[in-house]
Amino acid sequence: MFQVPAKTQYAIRALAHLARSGGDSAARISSAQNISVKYLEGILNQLKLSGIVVSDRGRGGGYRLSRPASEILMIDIVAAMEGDLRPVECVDDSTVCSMEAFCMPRRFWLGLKDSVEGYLKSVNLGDLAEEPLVTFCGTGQKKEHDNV
Amino acid sequence: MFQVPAKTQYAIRALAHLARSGGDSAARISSAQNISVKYLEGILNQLKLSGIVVSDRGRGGGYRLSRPASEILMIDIVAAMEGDLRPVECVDDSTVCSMEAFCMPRRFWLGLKDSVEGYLKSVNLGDLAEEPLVTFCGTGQKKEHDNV
DNA sequence: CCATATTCCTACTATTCCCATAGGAATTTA
DNA sequence: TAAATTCCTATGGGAATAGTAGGAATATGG
Ligand code: FES
Ligand code: FES
Repeated sequence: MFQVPAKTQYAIRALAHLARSGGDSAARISSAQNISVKYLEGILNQLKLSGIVVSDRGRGGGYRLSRPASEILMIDIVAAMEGDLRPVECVDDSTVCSMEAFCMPRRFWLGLKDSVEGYLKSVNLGDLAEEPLVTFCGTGQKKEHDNV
Repeated sequence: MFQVPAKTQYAIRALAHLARSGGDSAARISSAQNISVKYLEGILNQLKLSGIVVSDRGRGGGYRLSRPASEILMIDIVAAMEGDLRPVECVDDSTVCSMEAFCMPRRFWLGLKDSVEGYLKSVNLGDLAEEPLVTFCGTGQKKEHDNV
């Protein structure tokens, strides 16, 4: 139930890179973090639409965080990439059923959702960016470093 | 990152049914819970291999819980259907990388995993089975009841 | 002893989602 | 005006998910 998509992992690594570099182009993030350029472009665009990064087009342009890394919660990043957490349909779609408060399974899933959300709200991008990270962390590619 | 597969939802509903009925055949669970019989058979078999239910073959046979519902934790069910929780590869596969303690992203994912596991260990099947549940809960099918 | 109910096993299919790749248009600046 | 860059859209391969299908093995009740 709980595989984090590569896309989300890439987003986190790209943002950690931005947090430490203060801003960079897709091409440079791509080579520093070894993420496919074209794929990364789409990810950064998505992060931009969610207001997490801002971009400058044209020569000399690139991406920057829209606010301090400490103010970007991990849940913001996850939500930007995957939408709101929704373990099962009826948790956030009231048209699916009308049982709500009386349905035990729903309460169970809701509890799970709260638990995950609580954690994702308790960590921010600054927490990650301050520390060393392995370049390919989590994606099972190589084993090198990028400590800026 | 967090869609619960139909399979797992079916497993939970099937087990809640067993907890309340004290035992039943795949065919009857199927019609009570409106889950495809053949698909359900496979699910029940998987639950049997994990030791959550026991089965009797032949006429008059069927499935029963292997132990009291209160002793079956939700994490047991999830693990039976989906294997161990693993948000990212290197969380439980030490061959992926060697950074471990020093890698911040890894600590982050590990924390997420702990948070989810903690919750799934805090709820047991008895908690679910004691209360009303909507027949199609979570799967977005219909809106009926099954209060045994 | 045999018809029937049942689990158990294996193979197949359809659909959806994920992970990219590709090409180029639009924009900015040096 | 050339180069660097974001931005947009379309396509494809592969894996996972959800479900189907047929029948073998097994036990029971009559
Ligand atoms: S890549 Fe394995 S700990 Fe980060
Ligand atoms: S089916 Fe919606 S609350 Fe259970």
